[in-house]
Amino acid sequence: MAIVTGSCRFGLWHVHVTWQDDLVYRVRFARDGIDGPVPEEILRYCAGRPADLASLRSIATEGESTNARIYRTVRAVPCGGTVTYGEVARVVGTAPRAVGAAMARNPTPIVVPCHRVVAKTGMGGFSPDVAIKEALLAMERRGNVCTPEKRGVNR
DNA sequence: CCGAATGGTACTC
DNA sequence: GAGTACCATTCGG
Repeated sequence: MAIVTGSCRFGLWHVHVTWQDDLVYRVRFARDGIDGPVPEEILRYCAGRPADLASLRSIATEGESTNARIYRTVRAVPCGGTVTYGEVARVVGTAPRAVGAAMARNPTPIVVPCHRVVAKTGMGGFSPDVAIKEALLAMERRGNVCTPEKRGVNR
């Protein structure tokens, strides 16, 4: 299986994904869509249906670089929850600003849920548009997309 | 509220 | 490779 690229819709945006099997190389938001396949879990997530993003791997979390540790820490944040840049920094042993910079250059948003990392004083940023971050968080707070396993107890 | 400290990365020579 | 300019922060004065 070769590396492929495709896109799916999320609200007003299109999510472009470059991937192979369960390994995601690149995710980016764009205004236009392209033809091609997208991992099943990302399709479900973008559609607001239950999705298990943890079953996907990201190249961003490979290796022992500081950034890889930052991305792994962010990936551990539960669906619907948030942490601050400073909290992530303290876990990894780096500076809050380094976390912000790592998020800004996150090669695989969604798979590495960088939208769950917020500033201590407010929302923080997101590229290309902070509205995407707000929409993702709002969607997760609704609870429909969050992985089923931990939700069974609640209802 | 303004300004400095802070760790890393991308980009230039 | 070294040097430098960014960066989606934070905390103190």
